[in-house]
Amino acid sequence: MPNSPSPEPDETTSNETQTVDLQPSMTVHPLTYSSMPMHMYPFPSGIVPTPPTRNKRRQVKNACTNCQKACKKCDDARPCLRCVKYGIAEECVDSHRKERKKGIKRGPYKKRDGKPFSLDPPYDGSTHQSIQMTTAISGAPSAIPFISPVGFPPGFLGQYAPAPPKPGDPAIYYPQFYLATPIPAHGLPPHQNGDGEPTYHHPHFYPTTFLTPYPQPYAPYMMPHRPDGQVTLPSAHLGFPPTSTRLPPGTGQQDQREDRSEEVAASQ
DNA sequence: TGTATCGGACCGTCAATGCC
DNA sequence: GCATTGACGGTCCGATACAC
Ligand SMILES: [Zn+2]
Ligand SMILES: [Zn+2]
Repeated sequence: MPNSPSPEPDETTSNETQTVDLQPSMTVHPLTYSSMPMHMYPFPSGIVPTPPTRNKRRQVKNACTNCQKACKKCDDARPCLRCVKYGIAEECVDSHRKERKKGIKRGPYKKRDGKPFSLDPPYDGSTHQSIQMTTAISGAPSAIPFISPVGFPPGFLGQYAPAPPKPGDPAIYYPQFYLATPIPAHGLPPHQNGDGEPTYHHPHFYPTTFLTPYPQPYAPYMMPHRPDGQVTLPSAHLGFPPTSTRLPPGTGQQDQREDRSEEVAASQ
């Protein structure tokens, strides 16, 4: 199975170099990179009858070892949501990434400019999405509302985030996420050890943070927020149900199910 | 019924390749 | 130098096995 956690302590991961240091000062999570959808295919179900377009699944850059082993969804924060949930936050560390092989010869590339498009170009999210977005916005009442009236971002369906904005389409422009005031959940202040690093002795306390990715009409949605300022990225659940009564961690929820429920809750 | 495991589809990155 | 291709290494969905 390819998912076995890489045991070799390869520190020289070239690409992300996500060293295990916990980014002590994190005010705004680099959502732009790992949390913002790179290419999301809006899925206006019902209005686009033909190609079963689907939103792309967003992945974290580097799952923690626990999630990796379990083949489960991780998030960019450390400890990740799943580890917190299971009360193993202290074991939540980034897995090591192998360095990409170099010097691999490739065959000749197929013609680049010969014919850019056939009549029916292969589906390409970046080209199609504008169309679908437009359709979703302007036209289709039956579609999954791209602009959700209930306070969640449109297309906010689990990890399938809405498509990236098209220039000139301000209504669906997703700017940089920015943090709003952290909510002192349960009035518990973040624990900090000597290094200023947060410790999580009680997995069930992490405050949430409202993010307001939508400067305008959209209501903010919630993101789990860690005492150290890290946030659980909207990745999977681009937020939580605003009134999410999170079940106490360690109760051993089936994370899959729970994740789903969050998403479901979020999507309605 | 709840939880763990894991096969494999899907995704994101980035070196190789091609064009200017 | 920049754009594009496409393979690699990764994430995590969802089916299924297992435990209680
Ligand atoms: Zn994780
Ligand atoms: Zn973790």
